[in-house]
Amino acid sequence: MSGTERDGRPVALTRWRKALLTSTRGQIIDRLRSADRTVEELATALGVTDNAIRPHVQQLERQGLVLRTGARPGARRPAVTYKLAPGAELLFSEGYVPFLDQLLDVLGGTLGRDDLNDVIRTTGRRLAARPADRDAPLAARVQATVALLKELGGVMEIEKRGNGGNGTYVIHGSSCPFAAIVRLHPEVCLAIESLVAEMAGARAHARCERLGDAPRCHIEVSPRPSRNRPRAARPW
DNA sequence: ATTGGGGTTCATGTGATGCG
DNA sequence: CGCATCACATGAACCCCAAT
Repeated sequence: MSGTERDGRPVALTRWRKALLTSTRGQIIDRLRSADRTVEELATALGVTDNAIRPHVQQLERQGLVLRTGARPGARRPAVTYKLAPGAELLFSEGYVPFLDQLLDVLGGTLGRDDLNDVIRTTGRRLAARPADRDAPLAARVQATVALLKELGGVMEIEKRGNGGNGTYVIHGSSCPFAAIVRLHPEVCLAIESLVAEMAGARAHARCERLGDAPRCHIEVSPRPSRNRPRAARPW
């Protein structure tokens, strides 16, 4: 392993997380992980005034990282309590990538490469939670697919090739939603490919560039000629 | 040296709540 | 109901630090 990454996770991301958590805002988030707290309690815990806490809590609330949970009875007016929003816990998770890395290793050793690839394809199809309307134009289905990929964290653009209704599309991903694990397990690209095929109701062929830190993918999407499920052979 | 941004404190005002 | 107290919001000013 190079000095630029650890467990498939770029060191820059770990540094970014460390910077976040050592800032006042990060410390507020950290305190809210263990229990609901009022502004006053947070101020005491961090050794600052309540007014220093409030702008941060408000910003975190606007960003959806923190939620109001209720009011704690005080001597007079009850104090609002805050808690960490459910999704915010993901900011602290260091475990998903190493876990998935080991899981794929174990599955590969147990099932063999072909069966593992089948599992990955099935997983990709299941991620296509709501397949596009098959009567809709391919362009609309590709748009819906890209919207889902963006929801998963990808940065995607669509390029149209060819003219008329039989044209093909290429989805260019400058940031893969599964980048951290793709660098360790290239076969995960099959999940993206299957997701796109299922979601768009079309034929999909993914080509992944794994040069440098950020994998880029190019997924060619073309009209499906028959009801046969696309299943391209892969060298891995 | 200057500049800009982030973070904090202080002062002040508003609204909610409990008590007499 | 009026007052006192407390939580909260807002704006101005200051400090620190990194970038230029």
